[in-house]
Amino acid sequence: MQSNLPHLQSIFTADCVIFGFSEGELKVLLIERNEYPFKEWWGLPGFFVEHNETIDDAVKRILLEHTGLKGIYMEQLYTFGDLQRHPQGRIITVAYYAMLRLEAIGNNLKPSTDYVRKAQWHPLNHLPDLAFDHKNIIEKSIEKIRRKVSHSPIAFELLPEKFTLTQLQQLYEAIWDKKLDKRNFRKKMLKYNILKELDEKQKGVSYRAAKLYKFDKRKYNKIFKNELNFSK
Amino acid sequence: MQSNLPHLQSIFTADCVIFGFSEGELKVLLIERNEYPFKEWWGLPGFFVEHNETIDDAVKRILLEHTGLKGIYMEQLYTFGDLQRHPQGRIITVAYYAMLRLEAIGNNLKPSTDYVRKAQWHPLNHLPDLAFDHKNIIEKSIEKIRRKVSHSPIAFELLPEKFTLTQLQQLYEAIWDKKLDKRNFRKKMLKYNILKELDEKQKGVSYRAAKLYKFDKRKYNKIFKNELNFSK
DNA sequence: AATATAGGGTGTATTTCTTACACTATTGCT
DNA sequence: AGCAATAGTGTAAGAAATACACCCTATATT
Repeated sequence: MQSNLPHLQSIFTADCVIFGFSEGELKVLLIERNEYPFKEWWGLPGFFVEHNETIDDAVKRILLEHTGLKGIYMEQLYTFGDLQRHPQGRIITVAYYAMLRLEAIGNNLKPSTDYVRKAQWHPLNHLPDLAFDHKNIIEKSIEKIRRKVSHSPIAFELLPEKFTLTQLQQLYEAIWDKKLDKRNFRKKMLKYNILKELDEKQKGVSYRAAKLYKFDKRKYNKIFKNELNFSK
Repeated sequence: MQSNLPHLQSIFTADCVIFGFSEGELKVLLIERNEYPFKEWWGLPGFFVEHNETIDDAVKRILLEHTGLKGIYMEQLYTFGDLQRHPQGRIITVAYYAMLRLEAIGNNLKPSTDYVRKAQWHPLNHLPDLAFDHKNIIEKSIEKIRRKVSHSPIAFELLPEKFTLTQLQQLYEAIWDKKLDKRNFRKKMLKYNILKELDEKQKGVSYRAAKLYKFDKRKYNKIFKNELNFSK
C-alpha cells in the first residue's frame, strides 16, 4: 500500500574517540590528516559512512583499520551537526568512543589509508589543535565516560586482562582526575565481588609484587542485573 | 590552503519523543501519519532536517509546530541508522526527547502540517504499533530519563510550576515504575534544599489541601555544581 | 451538627555506606 | 644488611538509607 517513493541517500561521517591507558594516563588515538579539509591537522579517526553499512559497522571499520583489532568496546556518544563544522556543507558526524587495552596493539600504528599520514597516541591532557569540532567531541566523550564508569564496569576495557588493584585505582584516578584513598577503594571494589583473584603475581618489578586480578564478567552479570556504583 | 571541494548535502530526519505527565501517568505525544511511508500509522513527530538549520533547531521546529510552545526542555538521545529502518533508503534519524508541562497546552493539539492527520497523547504503558523503529526510540528514551532523573532535576520540567510533594513523588514513581516511601521521599527531597515552599495551598480538592512548592533553580545552581542523587 | 472520606503531614530506630587515617610486609637491588 | 619502593591491611565516626504507623485537616454527606 505504498506509493512510489524516491530513493534517498544520507551523507554523513562517523568519528571515533579511541581511548587507551598507559603510564597512568588516558591516551587518545589521533591521526594526522592527509586530505583536505584540514590537511596536516590532527583529528579523530573517521570516515564517511557507506550506504550499505550501519553506523556501528562503520565505526567497527574505523577501529579495525586503525588498530587492526576487532571486538573493541565502543558506544555511540552524540551526533554533531553545527552548520559550520565542516567546510563542505553541513555534514553531520555521529561520534563514538571506544576503549581498548593498549598492550594489545603496542606501537604498531600504521597509517592504514591514504587519508592518514600517521597515527599516534596523545595524552588526553595534552592534545594538539584539532580539525573540525573534534576537540569538543573528545571533551564530551570524557564527560560521558566519567559518568559511565560510576555505574558500569567499562573501565576494565582499558586494562590488561590481568591487572593489579593499584592499576585499577590509577585508572579511576586518571578518569576522574582525582586521587582516591587506597584502602577505601579496595574495600569497595572487592565488596562488589566482581573481581577474580588469581594465583599469579606481577612480574618484573623491583619491589613487592602485587596480586593479579581479572574482571569476572559472569559474576558481574549474575550479581548486577542493573548497575554498580563505583563513584565517590 | 584548501583545494576545491565539492559541496555535500546530508539527508536525515530528526524525531522527538515528547513526554508529558498527567493523571499519574507518563504520556507520549504521537501523530497519525498522513503520508507514505507508514501512512495512517502512529509515529513520533519528526521531519527532515533542512540544510540551513542545526539539528537542535529542527527539533525546536518540531516542538513548536506540534505544541505551539517554545523553550521546551529537550535533549539529544541517540542516532538510529539501521539499514532497514526506512523504506526510502538508509535514512538516519537523530532522536531527541523533550519534556513539557501538559497543563501548558491542554488539549489544543491540532495537526499542524499536512504530514499529520491528528496528534494525541498516549500513555507510555499503552502505546499502539508504531511506524519505523519508533517503538525502540521511545524505549531508549525512557531508559535514559530513568537514569537521568537520578542525578539531574529534569523531572520538574514535567510538573506545573507549582506542585505538591505528592505530585512530585507520583512523577518519580511513574518514571521508575515503582512505589516510593512517602516519608523517606520527602525527607530526601527537602534535604536537597532545592524546593521553595510557597505560602499557597492546593485548591479545588475535597480533602486537606497540600502545600505547594516550586523548583528553585537558583538554589539548585548554587548548591550543586555537579549532580544530585535522587535515586533509590 | 455529626460523621465519613481522602489524602496531608510527620519521627525514630536500625542498618548500611562513606570517610578519614598509618603502619607493617615483601621484594629486588646495592 | 640495609635501603627503596610499593603491597596490603582495620577501625572508628559520621552520614545516608531504609522500614515503618499514626494523627491531622478540609470537604462532602447525612
